[in-house]
Amino acid sequence: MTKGAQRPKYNPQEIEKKWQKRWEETGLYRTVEDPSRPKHYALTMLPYTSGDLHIGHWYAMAPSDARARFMRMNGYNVFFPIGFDAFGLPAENAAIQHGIHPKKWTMDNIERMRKQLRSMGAMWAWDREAITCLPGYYKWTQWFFLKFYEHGLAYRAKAAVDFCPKCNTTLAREQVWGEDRHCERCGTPVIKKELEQWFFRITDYAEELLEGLDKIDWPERVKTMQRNWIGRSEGANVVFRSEQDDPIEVFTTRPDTLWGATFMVLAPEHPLVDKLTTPENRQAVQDYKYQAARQSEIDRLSTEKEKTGVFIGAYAINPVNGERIPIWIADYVLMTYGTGAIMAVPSHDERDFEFALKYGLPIIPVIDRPDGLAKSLVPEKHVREGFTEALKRAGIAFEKREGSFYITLKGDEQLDEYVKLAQEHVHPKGWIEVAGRGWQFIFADQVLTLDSVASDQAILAKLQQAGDKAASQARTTMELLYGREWYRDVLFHAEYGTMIHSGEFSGTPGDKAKEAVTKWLEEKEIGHFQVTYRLHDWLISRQRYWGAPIPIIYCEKCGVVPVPYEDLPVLLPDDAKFSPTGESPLKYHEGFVNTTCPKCGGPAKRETDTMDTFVCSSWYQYAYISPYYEGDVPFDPEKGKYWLPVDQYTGGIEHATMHLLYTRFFTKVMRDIGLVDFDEPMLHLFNQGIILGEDNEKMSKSRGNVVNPDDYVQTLGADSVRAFLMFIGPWDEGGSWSSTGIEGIFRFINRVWSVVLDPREAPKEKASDKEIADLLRTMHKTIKTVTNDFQNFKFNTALAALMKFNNYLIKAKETNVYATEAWDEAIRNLILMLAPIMPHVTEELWERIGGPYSVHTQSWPKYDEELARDEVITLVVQVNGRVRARLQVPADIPEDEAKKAALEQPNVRRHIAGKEIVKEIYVPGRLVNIVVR
RNA sequence: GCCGAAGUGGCGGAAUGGGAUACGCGGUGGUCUCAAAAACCACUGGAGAUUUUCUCCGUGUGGGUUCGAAUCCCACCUUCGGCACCA
Repeated sequence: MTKGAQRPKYNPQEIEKKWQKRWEETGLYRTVEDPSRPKHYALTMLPYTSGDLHIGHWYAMAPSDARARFMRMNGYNVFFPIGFDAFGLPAENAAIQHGIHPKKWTMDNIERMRKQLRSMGAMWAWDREAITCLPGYYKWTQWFFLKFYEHGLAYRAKAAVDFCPKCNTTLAREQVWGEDRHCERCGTPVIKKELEQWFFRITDYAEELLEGLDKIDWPERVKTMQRNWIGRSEGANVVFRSEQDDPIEVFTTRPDTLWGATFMVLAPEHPLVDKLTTPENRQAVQDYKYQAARQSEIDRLSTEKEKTGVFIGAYAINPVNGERIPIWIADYVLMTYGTGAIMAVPSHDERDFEFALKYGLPIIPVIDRPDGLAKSLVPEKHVREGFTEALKRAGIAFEKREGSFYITLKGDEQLDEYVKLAQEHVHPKGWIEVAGRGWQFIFADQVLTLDSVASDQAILAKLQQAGDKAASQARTTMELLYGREWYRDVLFHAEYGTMIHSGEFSGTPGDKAKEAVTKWLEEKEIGHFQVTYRLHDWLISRQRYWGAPIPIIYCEKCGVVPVPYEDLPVLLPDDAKFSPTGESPLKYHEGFVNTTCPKCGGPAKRETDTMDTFVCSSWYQYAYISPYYEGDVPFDPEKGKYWLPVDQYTGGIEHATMHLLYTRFFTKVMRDIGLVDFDEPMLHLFNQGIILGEDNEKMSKSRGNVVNPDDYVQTLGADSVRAFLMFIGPWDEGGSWSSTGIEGIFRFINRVWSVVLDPREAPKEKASDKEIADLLRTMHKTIKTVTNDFQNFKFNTALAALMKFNNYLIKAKETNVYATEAWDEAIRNLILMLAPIMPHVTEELWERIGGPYSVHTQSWPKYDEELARDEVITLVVQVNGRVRARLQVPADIPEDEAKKAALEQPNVRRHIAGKEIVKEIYVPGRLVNIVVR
């Protein structure tokens, strides 16, 4: 082994500082619009100004920087900007708790984060940095609000917020604590308060947001989440009427089940509730409404808890069959979805089924079971002699235990035959029932079918008459049947199937039913086709100081008046007084609130709500193009034409629905008002996983497993931190930190350092052609692997391949290939391929081997398939799929020779001795499998 | 409850129909040293044998397809993530 005493040691602290300074001085990462080169806009989600760059930021940013560098080396003019999401609640809390102005707190944090970001050595376009809380930025956020308002996409409506009555403050969801939902500051139980708030009409774009997903290369996971979030469903709106003739519109996805609607449920907040409630039910309804309002939407929607509801005393008429049905209120019906009222079809909706069983409401099946299954339970005394034989003759499956027949029927034919057979054999004092399908109660003198509310009661009465004890206790026929374990699995289903018990529609097959009924509803003018989305309009009002003020003025004479464009920005006053309760200081800031009406010049008041920070981050990728732009649109259109849209976006999966949906919405609106000419903001998306602590748990202060990247940057260097984060595992799967693992990376860098720089005496002999070819082959294979891996964000295997290559070079260095042309090329390529991952040490090594500045402006190495090809391969020989021999053969060995060589192996011969060869399988370049019997 | 992803050595992981465990960590032994650290070298899934070679077992569990399965199919178990009565 060569001694390297005279060569310099790898000193990351020194070289990282040196090169960061040099890069800055030479403007290596300055952005230039260069139409002669293809562009690549690489974007990583902007950080919130929390104050410290933690390892999670590094995990998100370092690999995306490496990818951006890779694209740059591949000939792209890469734009890789950075900025800060700077408005938000924590800054305001700092002001309240420590008396620091939110602006100072935020800007100090940014200063610290900039330093930490620089230590990463990323190729950020600092010249395009954008900070969302600066007037030059939020001026345009406000401009967007005005444009949305102008186009009818911003509107004001009442909406309930969590509110602390003692602090007189709106609370965010994370400020409401505990089961009893109390205020985080003072512990007072939180109430709901209705406030006038501003909304963006994102639902106008619901359909397009859904369809656009097919056009973008995003992870399927994210697309699925967005589809579910938008939640499109097709159905019909149907108008029921109360007995007092009030129209009550419901939305249903199952108009084909209308005949089975046996009650209605309104959301407790439904406007008709108070009007329809009868005096004797008033108190119960009031109590129920109060407790529903106290719950959070999450609690209300929890599937854990048992369904509750209250009858309001009123009835409605089912428009399709004239049935009189009771009206209930229940918290499982939400005012915010559909029409806030449903028709309940307990026979084919699981929640309605549960609700009806609990409250004894009738359940009438109206859709046939698609699986054709029916069941019958018959006590022996209910039938006459010969029943058993008749069943056997008909080939009907049954079990007999404890004096009863348990019969399972499959298909129409068996059902018909059984009904006939039952009529013949039913005892004069008994009956035979069929559930699941048919729904018949066969008595000696008559057959009753469960096909209407009236028949439900008639059946019960008749059964009581026949002396059935359970029937006298049951409120509905279904309840009675549900009491018998045997029937449980056939009583309910929610599938499409042939309509039954539905008047003229009975017999309509399941695949036509929905459409046929909807058409009929339209003809009869009692309903119409309707698409409903789960997606709500976007509530953007925040009763906070630290956000972009909503540019609206309220004038007593002129009403709601938008701030004229030329008056933007509406500045946040610097001299705000922060109350300990968290109440927005804007409301009490006379200088801010009082203004004059832009229309009439009279006295007027400003809107004191600010905008949701998601508004700021919905257009930041455009702001980066030309931050704090001073033209008459938010960004320089010329530069935008060159850079937009974003080619590669990276960030956490937690933004799958909110941010990523909002920014898509913004882009579509921007297109409609002529700012951009494309539909989707980000063409490709990659979600990194989560970095866990050394103990495989989520990092948290309470667990004490938080990793501070600055510590490692100081000791092992940024290059080691970057490389280790990329080496942990597949980027999208996350991984856990390891303090010994990163030392392994540091050792690797040292080995690269020494293989490149340690001097060695010139070899005594000339390298052979074979040695050279071997080196070149290994090099080209490595380039191929690493290139593909970088393309696919597989940094972990790229690094593994580079380590392997380096191990190879360490050995090769001791041979005669050292100092050959091929050797120099291999060393150059090793440095080039490592450059995106560890930008500092590669720049240093590049300089030391005499490469021109900078390594980061060099071209990515190209590989040659021809040179990468193996000449000799290991042929695996299997007998019955088990490896019995391996042999070295020329890569292009003909099939018959390969088989012949395989059969000559002693161990192979042993395993096939005395057996018959049935088959020989040959996979070129890989294996021979001899199948024997 | 529903949807999605995953389960491979002591650990992080590699291999997506053909050699299981690449690469790294950790461990063991060695070289160097007065010694230690660092560095370097070798070995490192388990069991067995007639031990320089070979056999068997082994990718969450059970079955299946195939000449051949970590990989494909079916059922189940576990973990993680997301969503939450959406009519």
